[in-house]
Amino acid sequence: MRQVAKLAGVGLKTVSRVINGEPGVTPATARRVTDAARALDYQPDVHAGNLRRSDRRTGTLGLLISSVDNPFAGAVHRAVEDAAAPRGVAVFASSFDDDPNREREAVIAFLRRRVDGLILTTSTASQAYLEPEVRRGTPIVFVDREPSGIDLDAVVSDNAEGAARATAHLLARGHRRLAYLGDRREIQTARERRRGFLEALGRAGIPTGEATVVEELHSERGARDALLRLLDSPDPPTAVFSAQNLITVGAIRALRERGRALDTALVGFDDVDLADLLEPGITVVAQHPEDIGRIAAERVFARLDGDDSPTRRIVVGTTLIERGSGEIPLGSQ
Amino acid sequence: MRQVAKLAGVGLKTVSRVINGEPGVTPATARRVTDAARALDYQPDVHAGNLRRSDRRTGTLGLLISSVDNPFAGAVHRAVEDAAAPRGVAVFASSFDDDPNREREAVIAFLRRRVDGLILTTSTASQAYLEPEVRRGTPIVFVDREPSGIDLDAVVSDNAEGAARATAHLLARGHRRLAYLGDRREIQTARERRRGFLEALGRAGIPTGEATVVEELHSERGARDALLRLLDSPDPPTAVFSAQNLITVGAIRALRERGRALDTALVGFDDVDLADLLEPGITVVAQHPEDIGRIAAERVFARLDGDDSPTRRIVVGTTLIERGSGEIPLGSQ
DNA sequence: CCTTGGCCTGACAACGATGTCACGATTTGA
DNA sequence: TCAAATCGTGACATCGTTGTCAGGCCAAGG
Repeated sequence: MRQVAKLAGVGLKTVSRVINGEPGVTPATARRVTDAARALDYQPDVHAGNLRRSDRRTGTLGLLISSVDNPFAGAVHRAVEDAAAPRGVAVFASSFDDDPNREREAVIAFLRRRVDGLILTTSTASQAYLEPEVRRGTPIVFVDREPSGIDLDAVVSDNAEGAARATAHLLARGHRRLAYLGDRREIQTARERRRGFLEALGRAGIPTGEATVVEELHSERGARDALLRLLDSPDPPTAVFSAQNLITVGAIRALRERGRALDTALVGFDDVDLADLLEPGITVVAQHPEDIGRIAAERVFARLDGDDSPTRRIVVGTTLIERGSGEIPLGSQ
Repeated sequence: MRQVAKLAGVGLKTVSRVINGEPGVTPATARRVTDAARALDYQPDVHAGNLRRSDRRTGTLGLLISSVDNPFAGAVHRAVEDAAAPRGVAVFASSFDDDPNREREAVIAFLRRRVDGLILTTSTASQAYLEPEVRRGTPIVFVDREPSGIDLDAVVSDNAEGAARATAHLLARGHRRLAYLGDRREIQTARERRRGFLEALGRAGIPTGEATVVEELHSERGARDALLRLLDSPDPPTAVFSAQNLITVGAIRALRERGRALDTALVGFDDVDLADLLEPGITVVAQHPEDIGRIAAERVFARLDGDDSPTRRIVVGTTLIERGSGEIPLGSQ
């Protein structure tokens, strides 16, 4: 900037004025400055500016998701980016693989970089550690999973309701021996989906004992192995509810391996790519990650713009997509 | 920081020393400082530090990919992140949907934030606009597509070779009437894949006229429509090479719709999720985005560490995965 | 012709940190 | 016991930018 000022033969402040489009500069002077800036390929340093500027905004957002390499998280990320880009806000995305320690490290890294706001998927038991940052005024919005130990905005899918709908869908086809394949219990959404499953059973008057609940699954492989064991048991399930993406894929593999894909009903939570091209098509409870990401970002920006209304828990509905696998009736075996 | 210094009853510099673990501070003093820092929930401002520090590193990387919501790009992103995280480097990812204007805007935004290095997928005709930044010493590595108009490091798949292999694979099953479904010609990889396809035909002594080349496809829908038209023509292809992810999926849909999935051979470029669970399984030339991302990030860090060897074009091989669709022989129709 | 009031412009301090250097206290060695 | 060396510490300038403010210039008005 000093070089630009010297080349244009003006003071530093005038360069600053021209760069930022502030009024009160003669067109001729402005012209000299822009020419000099172009000649030197000058790019202003936003960090130095932010340091001095009064609003102390860095124009960055921290986004914590399970992994950037994951369709659900990718869709959330894209939606956040699309909401942020028009405001000139850049997004730091961090994958933390649902590891509570990496969550805390990532959040600290975000804070040291003075992000203007945080959009977090959490896997810690309590997020009370964010308290000081909240007091400092940083907007924080949770996505996918609700916070605990602290009162903050959240944008989540209706997990229990979606799971209940999926379960009722299977029960309506006459199934009674259901299997629930779920993720690690420390994950809040996994607990919610399990609750929805059990409540649906309860409403149908089916004793919980008739259902098999397998939890702590977190890989395609693990899910496949778990379902293989169930299928090989003396009293295999006639319908399966797989409560997560990877688990659904693992379940499909297990059913295929035992040749049971056409006679065992399956509904998955969260949509899966190409699910409609499989035979049978996979019926799923689809979430709407684009909506979740967009709403979360809007919430952060609203808070930054001064919205200090009470924290809200925004629930995004799910959509049951019938593709065949979920409509297989009891008695096809 | 001033508050911490005051609370601990020490000078600013001593706080700085303790925070950065510099030697020469009495344990007792250090203790007072850390206590004060904890009591005030002090987090140092990395930007202010970087401003003064001699190496001028911000600990950030700019990553430009077609979209964060895209499996190939997501895998690259994850690999870059995994290479960057251990060094305390955070990644800005930008989606630009292959739009040259958004590419330039995103790069400028990265530069204003003083990223330490850039990893770019490009869709501009020439990247000469990066010249000034290169002179300034910022390491830039291209991924997926090679640069033109400027000499810089690049990490790419062996597009022509992979495409040729896929084509030869189809020819070996007796097919002669092949269709090539490709992306927009302004994309370098699309041109390379087309070249590989045509060269394989040439080597087999097949007149180019026998093949149908459809380009400028960039959506699943467009690919499907294009293949539907070919299938409905008087002389439909007996084998299809789809040169990109979405195009492959569109092609599968078209084949299904005309009931030709089991008698028309198909090989896709770039792997597709669940491809092995379809009937038939989809044979693909798989790329290795994790390797591409990792190598690109390592290259950037090597440059930052002072490696000034000549620029290199690193080619990551592809893998032909046979799953059924590509092994359908001529005469199944 | 001299004020007065706008309009441009630049000097200067400040943002939050770190590199440099000098100072006083302590330890070491003669 | 005293000089020299060592050690811990803080004052100060500085990084690149912007907010504040004062000053110079010119046109309008008395």
